[in-house]
Amino acid sequence: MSSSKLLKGSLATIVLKLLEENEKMYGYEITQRVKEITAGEFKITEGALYPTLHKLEAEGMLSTETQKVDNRIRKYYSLTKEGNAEAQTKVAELEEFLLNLHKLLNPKLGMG
Amino acid sequence: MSSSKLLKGSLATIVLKLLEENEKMYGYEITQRVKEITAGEFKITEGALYPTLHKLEAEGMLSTETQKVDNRIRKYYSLTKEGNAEAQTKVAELEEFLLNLHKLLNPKLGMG
DNA sequence: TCTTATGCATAAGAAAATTATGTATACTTG
DNA sequence: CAAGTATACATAATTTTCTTATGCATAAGA
Repeated sequence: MSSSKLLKGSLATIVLKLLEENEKMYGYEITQRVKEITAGEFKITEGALYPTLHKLEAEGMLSTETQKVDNRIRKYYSLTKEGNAEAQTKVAELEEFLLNLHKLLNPKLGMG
Repeated sequence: MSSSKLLKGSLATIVLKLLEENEKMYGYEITQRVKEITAGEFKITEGALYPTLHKLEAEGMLSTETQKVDNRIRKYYSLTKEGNAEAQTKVAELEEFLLNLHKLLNPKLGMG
């Protein structure tokens, strides 16, 4: 995420969520999808993404499958059963975190 | 922030925002206020907070003033003029970031 | 031919936490 | 009265997670 080196720690959750929605994506595709959804504001760097994917795979959250398309290799990632559960958990955690952050940024509401 | 080592990078913004609301706070007070607002879910550690406060002070965003209360020293921080502007900027950036994160986590809305 | 796009990967360094200490005073509880 | 908890600051070692810089390789466009 290069946009402004803002929040760290959300990349793995973002990846898991995208794979929950799409059941099969390759690295480059993930970077483009995120860029697209955020109107160019999040730019996931390869230096951040690939280590994250490898780590999730090593933890058993993702399985891989390579395909050769147009003479270029694509490494597709999908959620394992465990990865699916992890996605649920991580997304829920992140959403709760966002809620709390919101409370901190908007103290008027709820305080009076 | 120890709750679940979630998002990093938001602590400085949280501090700036609190000081925007309160015009004068000391470190321990900040940790308690955050715990209070988030119902105990964010626990700001001293190891994260004090270096952040020192850095913001070194950057000219905060000014300090020490008081001795009950024989214990309190170091009060307030926003400088520059810090006030920085608070505006940082909070706006964080809110935009949260909006984008929300888009990633809730793809149904806005897509169709 | 040179740049941009597609596609993977790793290494060096920086940033920002966590965890573990350390100092000191005050209050509570057994 | 000793021990633990709360208040209040601070720093050092370590870990996590990025950014930035490389490297390789193919394809498309200027």
